[in-house]
Amino acid sequence: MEPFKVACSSCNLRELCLPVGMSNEQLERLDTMVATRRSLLRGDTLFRSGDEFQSLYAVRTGFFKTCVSSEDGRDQVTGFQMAGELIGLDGIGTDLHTCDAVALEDSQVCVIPYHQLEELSREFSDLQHQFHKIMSREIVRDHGVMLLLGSMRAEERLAAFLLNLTQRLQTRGFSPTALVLRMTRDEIGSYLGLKLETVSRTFSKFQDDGLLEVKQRQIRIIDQTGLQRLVNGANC
Amino acid sequence: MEPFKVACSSCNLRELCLPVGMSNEQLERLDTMVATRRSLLRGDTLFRSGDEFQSLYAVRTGFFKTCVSSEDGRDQVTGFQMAGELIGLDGIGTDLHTCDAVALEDSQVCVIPYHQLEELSREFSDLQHQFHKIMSREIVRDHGVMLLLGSMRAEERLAAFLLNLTQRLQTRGFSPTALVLRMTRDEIGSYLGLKLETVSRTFSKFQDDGLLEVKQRQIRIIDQTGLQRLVNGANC
DNA sequence: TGGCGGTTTTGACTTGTCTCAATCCGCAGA
DNA sequence: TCTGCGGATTGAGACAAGTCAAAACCGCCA
Repeated sequence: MEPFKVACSSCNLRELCLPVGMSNEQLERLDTMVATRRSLLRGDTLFRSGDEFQSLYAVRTGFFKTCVSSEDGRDQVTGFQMAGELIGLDGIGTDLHTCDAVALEDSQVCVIPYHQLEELSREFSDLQHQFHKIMSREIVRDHGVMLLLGSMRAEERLAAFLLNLTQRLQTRGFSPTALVLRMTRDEIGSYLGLKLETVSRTFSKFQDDGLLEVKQRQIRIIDQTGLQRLVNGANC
Repeated sequence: MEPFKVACSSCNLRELCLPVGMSNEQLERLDTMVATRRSLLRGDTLFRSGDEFQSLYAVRTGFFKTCVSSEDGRDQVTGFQMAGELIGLDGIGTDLHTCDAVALEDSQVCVIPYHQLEELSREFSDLQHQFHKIMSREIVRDHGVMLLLGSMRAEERLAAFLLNLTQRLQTRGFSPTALVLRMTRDEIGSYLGLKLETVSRTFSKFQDDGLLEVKQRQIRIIDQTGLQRLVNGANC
């Protein structure tokens, strides 16, 4: 945990992150709140289930996964987070984190002390509303995952996953057709409710069908429309 | 939509609902905000995906389901809500509802105008914090459903579902062993990512195994510990 | 350079859940 | 009381995904 001079006001993610639509005055106040950054190496844990909840974290660089596990060792990846996305919302309800957050590559996060966020958002309705929006979108996202897990077949799940990833990468200025997966087949499988072998087989099938080019974790999307058609249940 | 005199301050659900831990002064202010109630008959829709978002709804009496559907007609029940629970959080993110909310029996909800809630929660930090807790718990609940959908087998899913239902009914003062399902096998199946036939078969199996007594929608839990063992992956 | 560990791919076989279809049940209306 | 209807149950067979096992691939460190 190394302290760092940070500033939301000069952050190139401010249009994706918490400060969306804030005035200069408000940004300056945010800067005093978000005073530290934290760096993590690949594999490091940002927090664990059971840890005391103190802060939210905004991903500045890098890539994370969050996962919950039940008493009997069952394990489920609940999401992958990239730059501009908020981690830790699960902790507000009970003052304890209920999932693990793990860096999948070397990463940096901005530390947002939750108590101060509540305070500041009583002062600035824009901040308050933006924060509520972020929580609400997280709920809507989760509903989307439930739809995927509850009603899609393996190919549809993987196609939806890839389209979602590329779309988020695209809004961050990356290519919509080439991506490097930061997670293992097993982690993808856990997220999608599939076994790693099924994920691997499905990648191979997509390659055979001319939808993708797969070289281990390097993926090139060849036929985006084809993937979209799959998600929309084309071959049912 | 019939206006009604309501009062959080005298509501017997106030220890479950939004006003948890609020002072008398605060409760009075809440009362001015939550000014109307709305009654629905079984099958009525509280709101639909695409409807403009204006208010949250607290279930006063009755039982609801929420469900999302994709463009291609896929359909997923995302939750069942009972007295004291909040519906409509999905709408904050985009100012449009993203799911349908349907009454599964004759019901009443309290209408909470969202704009006023934001205003009041800038004034009362207790209210603000309580509201954040509710959203956070919704996220945590959704993660639990993902775990269920992503990693459990049919029997485990149904057992987990029944235990969750009875536990919530119990905190509302109902018997922990006898319950009447308000939803069809199809709706349970949608929620659990199973076909209705599988749900029905699993009910029958539980009955054969002496875990439940099933008479259509009347359920009696005979061996709660057995169900719990199932959820914890006993026979894997 | 070579070998090691972790990850991924692929194959053969098993199994849990789905699909399709028939029947049954309980309730409401004639 | 009979009839019709939506929902629930049950059975038989099909199929998607899981399991187990072997081999290939990759990057890394000695």
